[in-house]
Amino acid sequence: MIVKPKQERIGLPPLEGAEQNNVITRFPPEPNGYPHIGHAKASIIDEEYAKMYGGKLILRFDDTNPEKERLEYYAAIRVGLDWLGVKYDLVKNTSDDMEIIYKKAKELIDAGNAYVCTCDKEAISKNRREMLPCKCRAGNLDQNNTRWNKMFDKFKPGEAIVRFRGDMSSDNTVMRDPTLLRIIDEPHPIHKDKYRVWPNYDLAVAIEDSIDGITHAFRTKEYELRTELYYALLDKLNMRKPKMLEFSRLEFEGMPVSKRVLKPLVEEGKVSGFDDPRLPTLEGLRRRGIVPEAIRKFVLSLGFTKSDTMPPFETLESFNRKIIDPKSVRLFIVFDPVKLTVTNNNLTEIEISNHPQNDMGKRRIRIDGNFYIPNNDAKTLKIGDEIRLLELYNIKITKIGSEIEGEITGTSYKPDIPKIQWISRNNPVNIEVLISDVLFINDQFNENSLQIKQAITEQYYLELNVGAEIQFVRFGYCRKDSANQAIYTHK
RNA sequence: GCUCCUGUGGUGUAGUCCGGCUAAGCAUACUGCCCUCUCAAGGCAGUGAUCCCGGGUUCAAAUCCCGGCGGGAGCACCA
Repeated sequence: MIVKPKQERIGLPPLEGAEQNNVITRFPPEPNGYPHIGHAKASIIDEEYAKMYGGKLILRFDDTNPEKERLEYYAAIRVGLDWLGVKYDLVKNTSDDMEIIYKKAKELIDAGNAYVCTCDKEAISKNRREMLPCKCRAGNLDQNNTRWNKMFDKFKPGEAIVRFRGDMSSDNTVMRDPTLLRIIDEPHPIHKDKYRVWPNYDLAVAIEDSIDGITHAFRTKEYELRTELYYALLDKLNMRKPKMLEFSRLEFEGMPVSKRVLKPLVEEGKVSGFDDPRLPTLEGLRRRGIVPEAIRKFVLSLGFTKSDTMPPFETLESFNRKIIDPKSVRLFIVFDPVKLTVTNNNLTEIEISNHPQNDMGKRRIRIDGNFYIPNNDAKTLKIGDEIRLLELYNIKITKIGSEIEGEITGTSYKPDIPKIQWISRNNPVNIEVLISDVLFINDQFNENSLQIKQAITEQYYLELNVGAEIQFVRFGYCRKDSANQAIYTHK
């Protein structure tokens, strides 16, 4: 008798039909925009599965629509993957296989599995709705071949398309003689004017996946209905069929990923660019201080499911916090500074550790008894209160007003009194802190999605590299974005 | 409208294929305690799910069957 191994699974579920050392996956982005969290999920899943079975990952640019694609995006996607740490074994472009695709298209036409349709868009769409064939569908092979050839020169864009001979009465509307190839005269970012008949997604993916040796192909759920077409095409072409699986797309509440939404925001200046820290683009997340390891852990924690969910950004933050905490320098920051004078100060310098547990060096701060403390803390103080200036000494408040005075009562740590961070008044560094909030609330642009707060911090800030993660004590984690700007990562 | 997919605590998931070992594990969020010169991290504990609903099969159902209901997606010469 076989005992069922029923136990907690770690990582992604096993792949159906996967053999060790014989798995090939692919990540097929269209180079039509900057990579975002959705690309991260897809590429990480693709890579993890390849890794899990000792297989390979192919990065394939699905560049079959010259109207939308641009050279800079090919590069941006590779930069994004590099940053994420997704390693691929091969890079290729679908557009490099145009001759193969033409050959396959011709094969479909010759076998009567595809035909050239010259009906106008409205008629086609009407026929689809009404499940009716058009007269082009009945055309003989000669007609189709003549028209096919004319697509390369005589026809204008929109005048003729190649359609799959599917099933006009299928419940699955995708199967009602879908478009396979169309004419686009826009120059291609790589091939310029070399081609003008371009395959659409369904044809390109099916052929490419098959010839690339892909064993397991993954895509997001909204393509689900196209899987029937995918297999039908490969069937008619007598080509090897990869296993196609779908997963739910990843998006955060209030942080849309679609170019349709994001592009206008950039153009109208509502966000600073595609690297705005409020955006779920990889560049945005990076600037915000989210690290790649956190994204990977987060993506894997979501599992491989088809349920429609909006995972909370907080979960990503939690993974991130655990990763950056051990490497974040601790610094003091003061918002809304109030002057505090310690009348009997006797120190000229203090040395403070940059991290409570790990050895990240120490910094020296000059002291002269004149400080700034946060107004938030200052306004709670009363004469006679005892507080501790963190890492320094304890003081008793002797005067309250627009400025505060106090005197030292001791230097030993007292657990029960309030502890407040401070900045020495002799050399403060002015910075602004960018704090992101969700971009959209109930589909409305959140005009307050970016808060810019003025603050002062320590001289040591200037010594840190751009990109450094800092934990401003009692405030939160921030990433140094420039000499005078930090971006709030999370609490 | 039609078709497909989906439905486990506030949230994200594991378990569902092959019914019992789990009246449901983990993470996140929240609460409390410990630790700590931070409101962080770490340690411990706790709150929180009749596994969408209703039937059925069975000694036994989150898991199988039937019927509802909720949510999402597709219906492009975009991917």
